[in-house]
Amino acid sequence: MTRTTQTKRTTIYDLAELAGTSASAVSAVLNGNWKKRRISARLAEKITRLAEEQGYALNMQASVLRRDRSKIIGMIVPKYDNRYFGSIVEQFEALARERGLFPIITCTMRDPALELDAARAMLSYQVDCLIATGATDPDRVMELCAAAGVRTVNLDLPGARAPSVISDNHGGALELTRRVLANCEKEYGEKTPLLFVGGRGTDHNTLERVRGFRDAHAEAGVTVDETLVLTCGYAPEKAESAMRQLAERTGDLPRGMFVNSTISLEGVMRWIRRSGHYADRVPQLGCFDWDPFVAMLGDHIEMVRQDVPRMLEAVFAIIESGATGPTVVQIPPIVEKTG
Amino acid sequence: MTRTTQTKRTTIYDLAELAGTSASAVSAVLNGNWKKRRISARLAEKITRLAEEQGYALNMQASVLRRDRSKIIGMIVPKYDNRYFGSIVEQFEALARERGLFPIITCTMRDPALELDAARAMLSYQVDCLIATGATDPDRVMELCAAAGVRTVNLDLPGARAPSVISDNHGGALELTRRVLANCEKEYGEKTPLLFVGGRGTDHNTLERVRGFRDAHAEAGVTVDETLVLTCGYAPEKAESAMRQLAERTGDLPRGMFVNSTISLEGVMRWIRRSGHYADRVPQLGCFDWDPFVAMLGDHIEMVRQDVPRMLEAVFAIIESGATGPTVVQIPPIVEKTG
DNA sequence: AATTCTTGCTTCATCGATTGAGCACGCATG
DNA sequence: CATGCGTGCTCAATCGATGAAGCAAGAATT
Repeated sequence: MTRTTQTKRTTIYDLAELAGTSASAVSAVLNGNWKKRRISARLAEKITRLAEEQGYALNMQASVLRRDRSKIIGMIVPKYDNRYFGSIVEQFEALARERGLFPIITCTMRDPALELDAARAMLSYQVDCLIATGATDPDRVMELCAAAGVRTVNLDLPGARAPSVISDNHGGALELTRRVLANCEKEYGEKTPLLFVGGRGTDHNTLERVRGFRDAHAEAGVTVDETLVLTCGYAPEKAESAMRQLAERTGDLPRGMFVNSTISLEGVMRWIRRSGHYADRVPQLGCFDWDPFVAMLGDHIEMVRQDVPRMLEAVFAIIESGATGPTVVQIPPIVEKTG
Repeated sequence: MTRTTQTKRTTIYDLAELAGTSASAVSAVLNGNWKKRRISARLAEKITRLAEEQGYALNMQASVLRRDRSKIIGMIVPKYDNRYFGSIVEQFEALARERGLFPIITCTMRDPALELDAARAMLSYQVDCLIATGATDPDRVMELCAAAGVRTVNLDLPGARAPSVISDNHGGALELTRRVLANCEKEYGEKTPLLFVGGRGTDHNTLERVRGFRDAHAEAGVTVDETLVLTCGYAPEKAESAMRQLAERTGDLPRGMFVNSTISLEGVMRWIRRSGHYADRVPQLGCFDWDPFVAMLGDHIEMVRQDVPRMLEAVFAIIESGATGPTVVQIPPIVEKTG
């Protein structure tokens, strides 16, 4: 009864002894299928009470080892430094818990090697399913998992060999570019090509967003200036130095910009402020991603907010459907009014 | 050799059979202490090669079940929606991995019940140690863990029964308030009391920050206006409605404000923009917490950035020292120049 | 030649929970 | 009275990895 600095944890064997019964009865009672195992309500109650009293906690390691499914669901995510990934992770945890799954998450710092290490670690922990969010090489991750018989779903960036849930990048970029072009015309009375900055020239999202960017220009009868498409990576420093180099090359900077993520916007804004190039004339901005403080930066910024709740609902729908083919579900993002 | 859609994962028994040896030899080789167990280099190499070929992955559930320490380290964190907690989590993962520990993280959405559930789940997974970040009831968490013989360290908010690592809230708030008072005097030529908004009136950090706020006022010879201390909670909506109510009560709004977290600032800024109360005269702001976009909001905002790297180094130092008493380590935050 | 040592393994119990198989008892039915 | 059946449990194998203890064969020592 008096349990002071106990090191040994209470197990079902301890409870069995205390209750004068067998471990298997205790197990049956505590994992809820005691009716199926024809344990009397009286004994069930007694065991439940004892478990409570003793502060019994199931040893998941032992439980998972024995069961066929672990009910652990993994997610790898590039970073936690922006609202988009932050809300993905929060939503993921919430939906996983709703379904009785235990979520484990690892951030990969956008490092391809860490991405694979993280996937391997999750496999070691017997995840039933792995969500690869914004992975640099989703197919390699999928391959690793497939070899262990574990399903994967890609999120944010699609893969070629597993189901993917992504934003409608083309549609979002099209609408965002339209708005920035319109703002430029309203503000400056001229139709000039915009700058595109941020993202990797190789990733699917960036390609699709550039396509939307081009289509909006075409629609407006504006020719895209190819020297203004700077897919320099997402990091703030990279966006900042891309801007600096651009300014060195040209005297006439664009009136408006499409910035591919808040992370890149961080670098772009820093440059705008430090360089003083736009001191007299604020550039019209569009940002693919949402952040509350960016929304307060002024009325010259349009934002696209990816629909994280719907994206994660789609992810879990795929998991529950058992689908495994390389389908791509596109979720329309929300274009927000700023100011 | 040909392993197509295998469902069964390779185990040390499979490898043992393939290598014509025993499972225990395989185990010894793969977990690195084959020299101690006097396995020949020849056999070790053979087993290693086979493991590679077969894509063997250790079953951590089985391994942890057998071992005394799990090498799993848990963290509970309130939310992922701001840079402070985001960087805490990133840093935690990095430092844990450096030390060969497997980090698992759960966000509690600031819900006290979820906080305890999360802690219980982590105990079930046999964490060796649990970091309670910004917990509403760190002592209750500690109690749960202690009953299972698991150490805890509090981060961000201190507890009374386990070691804690927190920011120097009083010092940071003192300096921040000084700066905002100075900015007000410079800008408006008057010494008037500031507004304090955000945070819970019961949590240690908020209390300490209010104390720093008061001390800075005293230093400057300004009397604190008690009706201007609004510890209404952290959520943006709460801060926003606190501002609204304040404006309804008084005609003369304060020239400067101390905002207790970026999360609260979100609501404050929203109110400032929507209400139009400060349309003519921008208020001088101070924010306890840092965000890159807030830094760009203008030159009227001072920020305190908590020193996350040092805080987490301190957490791991405590873990490694084995200390278990209720010591409080205070890490000085960094007061950032804005603009 | 008899002994001890060293090397290189194998055997087996163990961690805690789960679950198919089976046992004992009481009651009903033929 | 024999048989069948429902109830309420227990037994024992199992999941995969680990490591103490032990064993066999050859080398070294006396």
